[in-house]
Order: sequence, then structure tokens, then C-alpha cells
Amino acid sequence: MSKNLVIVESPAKAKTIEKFLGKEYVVLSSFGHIRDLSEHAFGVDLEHGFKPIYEISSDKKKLVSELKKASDSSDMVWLASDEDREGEAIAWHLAETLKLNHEKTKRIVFHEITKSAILKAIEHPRDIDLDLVNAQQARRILDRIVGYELSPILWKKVKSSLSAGRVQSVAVRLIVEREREIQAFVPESFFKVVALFNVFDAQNNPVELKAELQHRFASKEEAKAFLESCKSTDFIIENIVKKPAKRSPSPPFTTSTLQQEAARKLGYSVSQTMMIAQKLYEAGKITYMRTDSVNLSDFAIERAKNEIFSLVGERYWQMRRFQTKTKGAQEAHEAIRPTYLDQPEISGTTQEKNLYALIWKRTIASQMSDAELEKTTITIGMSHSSEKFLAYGEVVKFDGFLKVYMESTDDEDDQEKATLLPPLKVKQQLDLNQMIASERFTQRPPRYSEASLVRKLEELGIGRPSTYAPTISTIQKRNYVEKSHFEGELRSFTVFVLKNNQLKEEQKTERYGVDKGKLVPTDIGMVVNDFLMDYFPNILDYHFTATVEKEFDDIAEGQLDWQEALRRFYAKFHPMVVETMEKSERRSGERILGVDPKTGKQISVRIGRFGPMVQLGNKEAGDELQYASLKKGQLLETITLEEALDLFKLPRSLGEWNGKELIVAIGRFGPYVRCDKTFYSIPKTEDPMTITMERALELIREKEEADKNRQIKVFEQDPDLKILNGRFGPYISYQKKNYRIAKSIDPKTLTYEACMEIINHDEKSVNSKNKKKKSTKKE
DNA sequence: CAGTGAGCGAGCTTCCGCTTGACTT
Repeated sequence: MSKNLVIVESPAKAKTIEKFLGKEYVVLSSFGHIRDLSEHAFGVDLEHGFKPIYEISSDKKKLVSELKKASDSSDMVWLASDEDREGEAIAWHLAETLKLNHEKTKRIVFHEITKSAILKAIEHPRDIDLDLVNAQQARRILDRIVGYELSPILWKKVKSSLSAGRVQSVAVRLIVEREREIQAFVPESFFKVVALFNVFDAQNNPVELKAELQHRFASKEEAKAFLESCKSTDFIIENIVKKPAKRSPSPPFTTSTLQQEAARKLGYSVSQTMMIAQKLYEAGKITYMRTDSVNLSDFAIERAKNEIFSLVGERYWQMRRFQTKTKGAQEAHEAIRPTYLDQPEISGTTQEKNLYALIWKRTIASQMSDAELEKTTITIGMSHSSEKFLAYGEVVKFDGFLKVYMESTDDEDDQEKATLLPPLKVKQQLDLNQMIASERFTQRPPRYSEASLVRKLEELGIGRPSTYAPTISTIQKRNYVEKSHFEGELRSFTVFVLKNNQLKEEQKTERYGVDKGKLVPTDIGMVVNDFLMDYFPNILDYHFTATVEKEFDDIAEGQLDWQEALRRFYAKFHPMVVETMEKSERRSGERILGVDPKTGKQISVRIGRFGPMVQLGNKEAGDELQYASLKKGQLLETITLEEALDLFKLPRSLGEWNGKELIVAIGRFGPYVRCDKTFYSIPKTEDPMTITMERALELIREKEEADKNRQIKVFEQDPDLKILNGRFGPYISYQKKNYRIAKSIDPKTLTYEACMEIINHDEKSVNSKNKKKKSTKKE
């Protein structure tokens, strides 16, 4: 058919390139890897030099036959996958699978998708780099060995269907260890003193000058004594120091930094960011979104310059080339940037617009000049004491890149923003408005968010841009970690206020420890982590990936034989697998908490068949056993005897009502009141332990009222059939199943017969869907 | 939708990195 076939990894890229090349070229995409180790077998022949057993994945069969057809009918095949380890392997797999003969196969690489770069690449073809391919095979096989030998140990020793791997197990470890740091953390209180002075701004309007005492007091008494001593003191400005400072823009986005900034500035989850970026990439609006490079092409740098010149002027422009410092970076692509830098905005959904604007700003800012600041520190002394108050100010002398973009930080601390200071002079006496000493507490370490976990993994060189989002979802799917919901707790703190020479003491309360959506380990996550740490500390070592990456680099350089590298690893690793399988005990996270004072029976907690539970009684002692599930938020590791005993107080009876018993308990969906077979939820804010009969009846009435309002129509013919109002609008409920009503139909007009028709019609299509669902739901 | 906490025990589960689909609520 055509003379030349070019194969790239991504279809969006194929489309663009095809435009640059003439009619002589057909450009197709491999959609990433076309084959892999067989999924259901071990996939590595351990007896024969770790020979990999490759299979074309089932969803790639059709594609491969199409590529085969195209390559057979071409005079020349150009393998143009990415220039990194994985890209080289993709090229090699293509050559092998399509049985390309050497004479009509060329390997090319280009770093930017421009006509000139591609034409230049075609002029400089090379052969497939087998050393680099072998480095990839070693990486792939090592990951398979680790994952497929460790996971079965967990099935046997902890629970079926669990998983372990070089990347996911370290991600879980980070979260488990952080949580334990948090549990061990004891906040210390101290007193921070702030003085507010009455001064005048440049326009002679009265304003406040805020200054903080350098010294912090450890005790209430000291703080109080200090304020007391300030009653009749004079405040004088002793010193004003101005220092120039500058701030430089951050490099353009990589996958990791984009995920972090989109989370901080736009509140997107890691996977959301990637989905939106994918859309932008496919629409040709941005460059490739899975990259670890901060490099911009010459083309982009030039366009950024033009854009900055025309938008804000030459003074704001400064060319910068950034160096990638990330461990193990492969830099097959550019940084993430807009394809066309002269478009600050695009059309699309709000999310797409926002993410694009973020990328545009970050890219442009990275080619802009430093911001020049002037930082001022004012030292305020007192007539009776050598303690000093300090006030900070900051003035932007030249905004530079700040005109366009300011990076956010993860600091949740409400750090005082330095601002513009009023005109002040040395030796000026200050008029104190009030002085406040408030009790503060040291902060526990923060829990990881999705984005901060990605940052940490990247810092450790663990995982790749294409795997950050999937890793986060894997460890949640395995139920090793989950998103937190901590309402926090109230604590009281002391505040002293000195005003008009009067010292007042107040008690205030604040909520602390609120955490929503942060990653926290589950019991199973902790048990699995501890097991792996006990038996495979080297795999869970934070430096394990970095160490093996060094070996992969040596293989890629031709300095090390890939089979030799695997042999060395396996010789150490496999015996540990065998020994652990034979000798280690089953793990359930069991802890014996003590004895129930009422019955004298032992109380213990562990992971049971249906999750974390508490057990009353000892099987060995022949006790009759009683069980209860742990509540959400309770951990095996931290639950106390008292809390465990409380769990046996449910279900409890509230007494009889209308001849039926009212039972309070906690189910899968939280606390409820049950009357006969009907359930009524108890709101989160109320305590099922103390709820009264009166309140329970109120809840029942409310629920019944709400149910009545939900009913749009009921039918005399059949009490099972109802038209109800739900979250997604009106629907038909019939024999505990729900059916959709087309939007064009007014639900009130539906007759009994019309409803049954909808149900029967739906039933047919649902049947075929369910079959599909079952097959995909295996994950 | 909301009990459960296996002395019968099949057959299955699982990794990391490349890439996009085709699904429903």
C-alpha cells in the first residue's frame, strides 16, 4: 500500500505526525505495549535463565494483526516509540511480534513533535538498542517475581486476594508509618504573644501594626506574668532593617507537580487531573501529560518569549532552562505545556479550562524574570524588659513572574502573610492597643494526601508518571488504605488579653485534628505492612528501587548482564520466600486487651472473616464466644479495653412500642433503630448508646413522613409497585429493584400497565448488562 | 441494604509500565 509505515505509542501523536509527513507515510499507533508476560501464569522461566514468556494481550490481538498487515505491505517500517527504556522495549516487541526484517526496519526518536524535528529524526535512524531493551526486561521480570511470589504468601498468611509489589507496598508503608507517628505524637502547648499597636498609614488613616514576641512561653504562669509586666511599659521601635530578596519561578509542570498543584489550587484528585489532561492532550491543546521532564523545547521557549514580550514587555522576560533532578527520570518527553503558547485560554468544560489555564500560567511564568522584593523587619523594644517584638513586612518592588503565577504550598499552617507596613521611624514610640497571649499547640505531622504521596514517591524514585494515579487506586482497592473522615475534637485553650491596662483571662475552644480525604491505613493495611516488614525488609526498603534502578542503568550501559543481575537478586530473594511460606505464623493482627470485669472473660481483637472485630471469651478456655465489629475509625492497634467493651452494649432494646420491640444497633451503614423488619438510620451526630425511646420514635416519624413525600404514585393492584422520587429524579420501584423513567415522561401520568411495560423491557436489557458487569467486576 | 466471625474446602486471587477505550450511576 504505502511506502512507509511509522509506528508511535499514542494515537493522538500519530494524528499530528501524519500531518507533517507526506503521502508516502502512514502513521499508526501501538497504544503502548503490545505484549506482556502472561497474566495468569508466572510468566518467567526460572529454570532457563529467567526467560520471559510473552503474550499478546487479548485486547491487543486485533490491533497487532492490523499492524502486521500494514507492516507487511510497507517498504519501510519506522519504529518511533519514546526514547526511554519502555519505549525501546515497545519498539523491540513490535519488531519481534510483527517479524520485521532488519533491512526494512528503522528505529527513530524525536523529542518534540514539530515537522523539522521529525524530518531530522528520519534522516538519522539507528538500530534498536538491545542493552536498553534488556534493562526493561530485567525491570519487568523483577517486578513480576516480587509481585507474584510475595502475593501468594499474603493469601496464605493473611487473607486471600491481597497483593504486594515493589511500588504499592512502599506506598502503603509510607502511610502506615506516618499514621503511627501521628498516634505517637503528643502535642505540647506554649504561649505566643502578639501586640497590636495603633499607628497611621501613609494617608494618615489609623491602622494596626501587628508584632509578635520573639520569645514563646512554655507555661500559662510565665505568659500571664509577662503580660502583667507590660502594663506600664513604653514600646519603642529600635530598629528597621530592609533587605532585598528575590523569588524565582518554578519549572514547568511534570506529571507529579501538575497533580500536586491541581490538587492544591483546583481541588482535583490525582486521577481527575490525569483524565482532564488526557482530554486536553487528545484535543491537541497540551503536550504529553505523562512525563518526568521539566525541559521545554526551543520552539516553546521562543514562543513563550514572544508571548511575554507582547503581553507584559521585555522587562518581564528571562530565558530559563531547567534541569530535571528527579531520581530515575527518563525524560522521553517535554514538560507539560500548552501546544500553542499564544492561547492563554481555551474552550471546553470548566475543568478543562481551569487545568489548561494553570498549565499555561506555569509555563509562561517559567520563562519570566525573578520577582524582586523588599523584606522589612521591625524590632520593637520595651522599657522594662529586654524581650523584643518583631513585625515583618514585604513589598514587591518588581513583580516579575508573580504577575502570572504563584505556586501554592501544602502548608496548612495559617502562616501570617507578610504585608505592606505603614511608614515608621526608628525611635518612634508606639501606642499599644492590646496584647494577646494565646495558647498554641505543636502540630502533628500531616497525613498524606494523594498528591503529597505522589510527591514523596517521586522523591524516592518509586513509580513512574504513568503509574502514580493507578498505584493510589490499587492500594485503596486492596483496602490497605482509605480516605479519612475525621471530624476532629474540641480542646480548650487559654487566652490572656491586656487592654487599657486591664488583664483578662479567657477560655476558648477550638476544633483540631479535622482531616478529610487524607490517606489513612486500614487494619489490613497495617497487618500486611508489618508482616512484609518482618520478613522482607529489603523489598520494603525506601532505597530498594533506587538500588535496582542503578543496576538497570548498568544493564542499559552494557556494563551488566541482565540475567546475571536477576540471578543475583533471586538467589537472595527466593530462599526468603520459601522460608516465610514454611515458618511464618498466620497474621490476624490479634491483640489481647484484657478481661471483661463483668464476666471475667478475655477480650481480644483481630481481623475476622468480615473485617476487624472484638471477641469476648477465650476459645481455648472453652468459653462461649461473643463477637462485635469494630466501628468505623477504630483501629485494632489503638482500641482500648473500654471502647471494645462498649461494642457489646449493642444491639440494645429501647422497650416496646405498639407491641413491637425497638432495637438499636450499628450496621454496615451506621447506627440504626429497628422495629420489626424496618430500619431507621440514626444521624451521625447522635449517639446510639444514649438515644432514648422518645427520640427513636421521632426518627421513625420523620422517616415515614419523608417516605410519604418520596411517593409519587402507588397502585392498588400491586403494593410492590411504587413510583418514587430519588436522588436522580423519579423512578419506579418494584420488588426491591429500581427502574429508570425516561425524562420525556411525566411520572404522574404513568398507568399500572405502562409501569409494567417499562419493567419488563428493562429486565431484558438488564440481563444482558449484568452478564457483562460480572466479567468486568472481577478486579 | 443493616444477622455473620467456618473442624468440608474447589479454584481463584497477584506485579509494574506503556497506552486508550466503553461502561453506568
